Amino acid sequence: MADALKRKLSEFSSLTENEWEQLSSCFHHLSVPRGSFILKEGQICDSVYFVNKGAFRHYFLKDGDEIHTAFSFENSFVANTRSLTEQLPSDQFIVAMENSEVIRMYRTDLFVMYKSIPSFEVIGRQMLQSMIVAQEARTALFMLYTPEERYQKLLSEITEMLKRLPLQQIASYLGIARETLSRIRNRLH
Amino acid sequence: MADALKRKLSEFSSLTENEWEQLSSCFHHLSVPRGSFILKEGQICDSVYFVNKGAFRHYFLKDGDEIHTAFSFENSFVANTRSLTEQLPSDQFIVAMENSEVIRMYRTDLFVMYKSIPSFEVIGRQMLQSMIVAQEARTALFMLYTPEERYQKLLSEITEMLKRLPLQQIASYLGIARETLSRIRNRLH
DNA sequence: TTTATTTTGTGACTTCAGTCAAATGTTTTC
DNA sequence: GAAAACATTTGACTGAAGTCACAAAATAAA
Repeated sequence: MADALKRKLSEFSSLTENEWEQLSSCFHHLSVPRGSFILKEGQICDSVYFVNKGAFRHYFLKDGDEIHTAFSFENSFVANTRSLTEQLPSDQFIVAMENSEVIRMYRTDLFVMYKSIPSFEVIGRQMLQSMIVAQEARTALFMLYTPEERYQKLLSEITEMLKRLPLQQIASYLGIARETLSRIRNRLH
Repeated sequence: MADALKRKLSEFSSLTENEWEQLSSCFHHLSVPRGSFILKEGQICDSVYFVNKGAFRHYFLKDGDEIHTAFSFENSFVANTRSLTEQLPSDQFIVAMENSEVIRMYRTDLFVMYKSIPSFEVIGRQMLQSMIVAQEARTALFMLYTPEERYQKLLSEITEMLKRLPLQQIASYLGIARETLSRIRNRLH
């Protein structure tokens, strides 16, 4: 049922069968139809989700435009870190791009589990570490590279993602105008 | 001796006197003269530092130029997350901008302490959470704002920092040419 | 102080990406 | 299928920031 999640967690650190039992008692399986929101601007994020199937996009609205900050596909976690951990209203939206299946864990349960399962806290800490590394890399992308270089980096790293996303969303994720991305694509024939 | 650090940690979560004793047995007080490196490109980061006095700048070299990614002043922690946690060669330099006093904790001790002091792992996790939030905000700065807007944001947030830093370093931190920052400053008279 | 070195400011020019507008192409929906 | 809605491409134009070169100012060193 939650095999993929179990596999994912064990990439970070191992859990005993017992610990896993305890943990999975907090899981809620959920269908999220295309177009429905897991989180909206202004709401407070109260859960972490694991994507079993489908995809999500994270964006904020700036002058009516959707500026994408992340995309989450199968086998990844979905939440807004700032809203989740500081319990502040989210500045972003998270919406299902496809009909999706997720496993939900409430924030309150999450913290209870951290307390009662030490190796789960280790997993949590390691996941946070890798999130920092990823986010630093993303900042560096903007600091060091031109729009064209950013697109090429993205191309080389996550080809799958590009196939599932409309150009418009990729452009906003790279911080460039859609017209510009269209031209970049032409240049690289 | 390590009062400031104690205060800093207790902002996140409390430690008993006993736990604090145990923790502080891993501290190494260190003087770092202006210009000496805590970490160089290619080295593997093996410690976290707490800044008691002084300041550090983090940068990478791109085509011979120093591109600054962070500045660390009193009461903050210094490390390269990626190199520290994944034990990979650092892509950045960390150097003392002033004669500084730090408290060093070795990575190996850090992880031992995480294991033996659960509330210290809670502190560690919370610090990581706030690092993610900060880093996401920094990415958003580049995605959403023009160079001038970035400078104004920085102005409004960290005035102290700007006074201690040469324009050149601020410019590279904001991802703009130093000439441009000079002109921005003029525009805002 | 004078000299040397580094840092900051200015001017002239270029370039790359943004904007606006319109055309073409592609999906949805009925 | 046709029509509508949406996405992408293309062209013409604009503008903001980068680059280069050099002057001025500030700082450090002699």
